[in-house]
Amino acid sequence: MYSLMTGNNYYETDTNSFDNYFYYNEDFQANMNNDWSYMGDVGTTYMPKSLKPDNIPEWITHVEHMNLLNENLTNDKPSYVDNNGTSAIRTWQGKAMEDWTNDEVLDFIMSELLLECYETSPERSQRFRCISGYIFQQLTEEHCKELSGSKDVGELIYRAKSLYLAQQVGNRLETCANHWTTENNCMIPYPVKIENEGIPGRRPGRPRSVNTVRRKSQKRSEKLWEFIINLLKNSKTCPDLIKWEDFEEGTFKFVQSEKVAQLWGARKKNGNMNYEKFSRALRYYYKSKILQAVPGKRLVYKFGPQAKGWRIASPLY
DNA sequence: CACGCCTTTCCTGTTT
DNA sequence: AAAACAGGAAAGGCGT
Repeated sequence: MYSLMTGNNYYETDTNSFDNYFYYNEDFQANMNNDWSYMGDVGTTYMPKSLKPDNIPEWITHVEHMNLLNENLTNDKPSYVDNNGTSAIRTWQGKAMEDWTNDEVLDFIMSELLLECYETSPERSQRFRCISGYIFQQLTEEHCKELSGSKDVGELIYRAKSLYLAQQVGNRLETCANHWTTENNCMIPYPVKIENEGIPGRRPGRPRSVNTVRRKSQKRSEKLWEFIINLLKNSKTCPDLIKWEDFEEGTFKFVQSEKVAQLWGARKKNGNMNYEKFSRALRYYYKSKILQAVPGKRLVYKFGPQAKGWRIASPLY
């Protein structure tokens, strides 16, 4: 059981494919009373219904393995879009952390990273994608470091979440103990997507093959246009610093152009960035069709056909 | 070290 | 007049 949870069995098989992994998982499900549930699309994974605090390290390892497998599929998937294509941005505010959805956890983390001028690209928080608020609030500092892949970022996230939890005065709901003893443990607040046909637990579509000898450091740094998309998805910056002019068209406008440029400069550890230079970089995107000019409108740009990942279900206004 | 991709920096000129 | 927009030229940084 342990090896299954950690994904070791997957690596013990000779054919490294999703098929193998999921077949193992089906066996596992059969044997363990459907303890694992299929959770949805790319970027999500199996979630044990009866996850206990002691199992969190194993769960994280499991998540890490799953994300490793999913890694090459998630690049152009908007980080905030959940299984139903619904954006969860900002909805976590004022809400008990344990009720946060995975997307709300992500938005919280992104917001905190942005404040500290860390990269907010999806890669940065990749391994948090499978963490619901219920799990998130239980993570230790070590968990956070491990998931973020960084001591500093892990500490930052842990500090931020501790602060938030501390501010949740008086609304400590049931204790964990109550949860664990509840019949049919299923209280992890995650939008479980039940597959009503096909093999239970089987991921839809063609299984993705995995090449095990690759991806050492595919930590591609955040491109300028990706940075802009992330600003538009972040309630800390949209619509205060940047906003959609017309989401359907893909046009957006810099509300505080100099601040956005400085934010970009901070990201690149360059205190000399300003909108003049920032905009020059944007104009270079015209050639590659990542951006298009919007004549007559100042500070307004339009995403071109080569810009991926900006179209989300519920844009901020 | 080379090379290519993305900017960053600087600049001249034009438009709003 | 001030702020944006347009691009050319060249250098910087970084990953491969």
